[in-house]
Amino acid sequence: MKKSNEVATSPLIPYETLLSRFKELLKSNNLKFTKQRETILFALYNYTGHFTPEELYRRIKSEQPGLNTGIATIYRTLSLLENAGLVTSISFGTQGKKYELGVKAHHDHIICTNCGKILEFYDEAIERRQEIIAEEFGFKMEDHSMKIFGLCPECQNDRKFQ
Amino acid sequence: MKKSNEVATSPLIPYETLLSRFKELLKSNNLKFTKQRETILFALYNYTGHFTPEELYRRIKSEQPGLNTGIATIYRTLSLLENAGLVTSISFGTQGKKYELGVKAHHDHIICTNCGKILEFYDEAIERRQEIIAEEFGFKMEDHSMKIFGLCPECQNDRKFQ
DNA sequence: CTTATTGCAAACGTTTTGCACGTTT
DNA sequence: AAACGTGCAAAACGTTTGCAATAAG
Repeated sequence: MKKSNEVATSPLIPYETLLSRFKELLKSNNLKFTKQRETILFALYNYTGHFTPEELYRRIKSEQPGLNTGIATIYRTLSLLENAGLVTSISFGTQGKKYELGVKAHHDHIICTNCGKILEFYDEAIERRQEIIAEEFGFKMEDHSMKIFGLCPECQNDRKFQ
Repeated sequence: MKKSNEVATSPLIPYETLLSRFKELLKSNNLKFTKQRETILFALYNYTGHFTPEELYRRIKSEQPGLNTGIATIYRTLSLLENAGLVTSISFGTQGKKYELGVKAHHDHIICTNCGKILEFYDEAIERRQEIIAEEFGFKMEDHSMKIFGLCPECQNDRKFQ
């Protein structure tokens, strides 16, 4: 049974659609379609859940040992995709960012402080309140981030938390 | 006139109270009360608003040139105080953290993406929804962070945004 | 043939750490 | 005297950048 505020798990668009969207994006910005960019797009399409640039880098390195892809290219491509709205990121302070394919509906995150698990939720009431608050302060709202931290059900059973 | 969800500006506890709370904290953890820790506590008590460790470091350097306080000590003391709940921080990704004296009531932040201004708000509806969401997921909620990003009223008048 | 892209390594800004020395208890 | 705290410099961390070589259009 689906919780009322749960985000459906990745009803992924076909890879072909994502790919041609990417190609259009590149073309319209006079950017080039390279083997590395294609590989990154494909790898991140097949990533379930959230990943760090480092994790994506290692995965590509092991899946495509032939294509020597540098981590700088991973970062550059993720920025590119994030600016284009094809991926989104959550920030973890000094510990860096995690990315995910960003074609899902907007959502916030609930994060386990023990195992690092990230779940997603969407709450209409919270969304609405944010807009109202921004308005009260005279702000033109551009973005928001909301994270709930806690112990997930599994981790509550860990010896160390009992 | 005060907005309904605005946090009152630092109804500060007397410094003496903060100081003795700090001393108790140290004593109960077998930690020592040093000139540096005292100086840091005092400087951060007198800081209005949010500051980076670097900013606090420079301020202490200029106000107490005699006491040669290293930035490592600033970081160590801020961690100590944050763990004890005497200061809180907001994270800005790779750009580090900002701290503030944490004896105020809980609140969230609305941040101008142009000038960096940080305002505070508290919204009962949002707080309540967060608890409900954590509960629905079976999480034991420990903390949460909510940031609204946008252009503040002043910055909306900047030429570059018109 | 022009322009963008790459990998590499070096640089970056923030934060943490190892260590010998100094201070607090 | 024991234990903790300090400044310093070096290391660590995730990320960005300059550059000469390479690949795409």
